[in-house]
Amino acid sequence: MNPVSPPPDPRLRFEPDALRLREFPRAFYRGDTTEIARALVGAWFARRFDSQWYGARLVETEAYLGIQDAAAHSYRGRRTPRVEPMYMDGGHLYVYFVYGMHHCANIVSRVAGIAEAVLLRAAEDPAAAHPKLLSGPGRFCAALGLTKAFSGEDLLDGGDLRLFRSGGSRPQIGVTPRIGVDYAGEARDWPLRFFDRDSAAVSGPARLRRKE
DNA sequence: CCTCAGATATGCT
DNA sequence: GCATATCTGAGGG
Repeated sequence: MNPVSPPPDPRLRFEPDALRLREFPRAFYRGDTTEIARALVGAWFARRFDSQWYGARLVETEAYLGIQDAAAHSYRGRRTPRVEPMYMDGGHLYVYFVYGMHHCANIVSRVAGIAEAVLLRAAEDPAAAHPKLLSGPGRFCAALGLTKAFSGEDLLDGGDLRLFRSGGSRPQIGVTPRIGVDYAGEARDWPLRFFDRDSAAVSGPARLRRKE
């Protein structure tokens, strides 16, 4: 399945059971992609490795709206081996390699055949003690040891990857255009980036960490 | 805050 | 073959 994936950073060790976290049901992932991106801020992403759990609390996400979105890999219905997981049912993972050295992880949304997804841009370690550890999509994947080997994995099949609803109160959400999509024409300005305004782990320049 | 190099899988011609 | 990319770290102002 994922024979040679790097291990997660030990600082991410946590106990999902102790926190009484509950998983999102399949129906959640099949909903509106933009709403899902917003709802995932505050959720916990978790990976089991060597029978231990490692996790992070998401603090920054972006919605990618498929066929109509020039910033999405599935723009105009593009369907290649790399992008194939985006066409899966909601609740799968899409991981790709970019800029010759980084991986980025997305949660696939909507139903099979509709290729939309939510990019996981930043998160906090369980103790919120290392704000740079998962600050940015490349760092997020590096800290959790996520590579292309995980692309296409189901988050709801009882395997090593899971996503849990946040237990506590709703974070205060900020909204801005997405980062790194200047090539995408008018889609460049769509307000599809969501982040926790109170988190130190949000990526990007400060002006993009306070907006409204 | 901004600019730029780095390294290469991927997709298109 | 060739241009590009859902990024990051270093260096300058």
